[in-house]
Formats: sequence, structure tokens, C-alpha cells
Amino acid sequence: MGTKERRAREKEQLQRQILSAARELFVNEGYENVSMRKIADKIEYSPTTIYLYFKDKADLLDSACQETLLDLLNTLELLNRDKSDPVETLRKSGKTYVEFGLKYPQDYKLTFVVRPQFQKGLGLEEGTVGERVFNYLRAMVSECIRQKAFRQVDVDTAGQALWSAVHGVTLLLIDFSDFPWTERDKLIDTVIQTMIEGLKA
Amino acid sequence: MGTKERRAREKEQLQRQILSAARELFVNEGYENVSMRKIADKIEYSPTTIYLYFKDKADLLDSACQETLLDLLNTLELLNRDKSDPVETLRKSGKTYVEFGLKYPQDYKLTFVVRPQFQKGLGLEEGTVGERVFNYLRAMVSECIRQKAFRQVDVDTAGQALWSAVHGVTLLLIDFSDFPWTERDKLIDTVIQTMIEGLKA
DNA sequence: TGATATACTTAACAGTGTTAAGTTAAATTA
DNA sequence: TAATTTAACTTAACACTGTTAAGTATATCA
Repeated sequence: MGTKERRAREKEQLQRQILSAARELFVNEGYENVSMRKIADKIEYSPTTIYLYFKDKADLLDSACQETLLDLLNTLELLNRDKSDPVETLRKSGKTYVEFGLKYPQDYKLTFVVRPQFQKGLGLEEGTVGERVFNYLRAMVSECIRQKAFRQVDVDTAGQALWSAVHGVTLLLIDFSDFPWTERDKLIDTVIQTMIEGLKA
Repeated sequence: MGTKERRAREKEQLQRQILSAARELFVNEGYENVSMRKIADKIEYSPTTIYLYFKDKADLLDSACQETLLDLLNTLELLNRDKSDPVETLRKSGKTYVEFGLKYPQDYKLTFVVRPQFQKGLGLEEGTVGERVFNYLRAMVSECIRQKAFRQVDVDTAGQALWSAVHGVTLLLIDFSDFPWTERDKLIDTVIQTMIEGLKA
């Protein structure tokens, strides 16, 4: 009787295998330069098999980005947050966010730049991983205001502004890697620290 | 004797015609969705003719981005700068920068996100338009520090941090256009104002 | 064992960027 | 003016792309 379950398990495994191959190729060669045939070659199946597991190439990208967002969320939640110093926690989170983006630059661009282009409604809606990441940020800003470390600004606006700043520095460092930036960590710290200073009471 | 010059003029005109058609298509349909054949159709020449005027599709993109950067530089230089209030000038410039990006979102992404992917060394080197745009920013920050409106921060770091912030908010608003942002102008102003506050003495 | 459903593949379509070779017309030279 | 060279442009083709319809085995079930 277990045969049915075995088959289901095997299907799931193949789906994971496809996704993992696709993600690796996307990351190493860029979404545009990866063809369905390349992915198929890697997993040693025919190209059309992929369509039995994923709707199309964009769906494959979408699933890969989901994974990236989960990774990012995990990384952020691993931080030991000091309840008594929410500003420091926020600073550390910002730093971790940027470092995540720089450690997996292709993943980051796939998730935050390439994907929105291919699928207008990105995963920031209710229940998505993207929403959870954003809520994480919101909660921290909220705590800073509650403890009166920040002045009485609108939580959403402040959160979005902070996100803008870290997103911006991450992308600039990724995209213009040969630009004569000042020392990388100094720039990142300055961006985060300046935003925090600007929000302080 | 003028025939030679006439021919040269005609060539130049066709080159401009190709570029203008390409840019319009890039902007309206996205770089990836524009084929050489589509451009050729628009100008009523065969696709291969384009290759007599541009090396390849990336070269076409590159030329289009050059134009965008020039536009941006012009827009910035049209601002009437109040020498006695460099901070206000900086604020206005930031706002203008973001608004330019939002007015021509495809151009902006083409120039600052897509292009670097296709041509690693973007036009920020000496003599390029990109460098001039960045110098513009540098000069303003420098003036703020000189007049002691900003504290004694490193000019380059501060400039790059400011650029990060405006770049970030521009891209987020472009890419996640259906995200429930707080009022658009409020967000933009907050990003710029917060950075400026954070840099103040 | 024979029917059915599942998993996968083959072949094809319409499109892509790009190049080599071919064509036509204009400019130059004799 | 006639022959030759040069310039501008096109045709045809190559090797790719994402995707689909139809076909083929193989394993499961009655």
C-alpha cells in the first residue's frame, strides 16, 4: 500500500531537484542566461518534464525567490535581539540584511529586482514570506518608537524609509562592484547609522 | 563636393533614428521584450541594418542609457541652486533625482540596474556622464560640510550614502508599485529628510 | 492477463540575436 | 560616357529560446 506514498515522495523529490538545479543555474549564470534545456540537462530529464512540475520559467524563478526570502528571514531571526536596546537591534538587522544581499548577490537581485519585473504582484501580500520579512522590520521600528528612542514618526513610513536605504546600498554595491566606493563596511554602517540618527528623538 | 557630407549627415540621422526607436521600445516594453526585428520594423529597415550602426543589442542599450544620464544631469542642473542654503539645494536635488526615476522608470532601471548587469564597468569612470552626475552630488555634500551645516563627515562616504538612500527608494517604488506604501511623496521626503537630519551637525 | 493511469519524451512552432554572403545603387575613375 | 569600385542595405541561414501537442513506454490496478 506504501507504493502510492513512495511515488508521491519521489515526485516531491524530483520537484525539489528541479528547483535546486534551477536556482543554482539562475544564481551562477543569471535568470536570462538559463534556458529550460540547460536545467533539463543538469537533472538529466527532458526539458518538457519541468513543465509537469512548474507552470513555466517564471514560476521556477518565483519558487527560487521564495526560498531566498525564507533564508533571509531565518538569518534575521537568528540574531539575538536585545529587548532593552531596540535601536542596536535595528542596526544589527540592517547590517545583516545588507550582508545577506552581498553574500548572495544573485539571489538578492533575483528576489528584489528581477522577479518584480516578471510578476508584478510580488510576494509582499498577506501570508507570504515577503510580508513576514517586512513585518519583522516594522516591529523593530515600532519598538524603537515605543521606547521613545525614536521620535514620534509614522511607523510604516519610517520602516519603508529604512528599507529603502538598506536596499539602495545593497544594490549599488552589487551592481557597481568596480566603483571606487569608500571602504565597504564604512559605507554600509554610515547608511544605517545616518538613517537611525535621523530618526532619533 | 557636398555629397560626401550629405551622406555622412544621412548616416548620422539614421543612427539617431535607430537609437530613438530602440529607446522608445526599450522604455515601453522592457529591454528583454524588444527584439532587433521589432526595432527594424519600426524604422522600416531590415534587422541587419542595425548592426551597421551598433555593435549589438547591448550597445544599443548602452547608448540609450547614455542619453538617460544626460537627461538626468540636465534636469539636475536646471535647479536653481541657492548658494546660501546648500542643505535645501541638496534636498531639492534628491527629490528631483527620485522624481526623474519615477517619471522614466524604465530608463532608470535600464541605466542603473539592467545595464551594469550587461556591461560590468558602467559609465562611472573618468569622463563619462555617470561620473559627472556623481560629481554633482559630491559637490553639494562638500558645500554642506564646508558651511558647517553637516558635521565633519567624509565627503565621499556621505555622498555615497545619500545616493544609496535615493536609489533605494526610487527602485522600491518602481519595482513594487502595488505594495501598500505610505503616501508616495511622504516616503520620498522622509528618506531624504532623515538622511539629511542624520548628517547634520 | 488486460485496461488504465502515470511519468516522461519526441517533434514541432514561432520566436530570438547574430553573421556571411549576396544585391543594388550611387560615387569615382578612366 | 563606360567600367570599376565602394557603400548601404537585404536575404538566408545558424543555433538558440520558451512552450505545447501528441506520442510512448512503464508501472499500477481490476
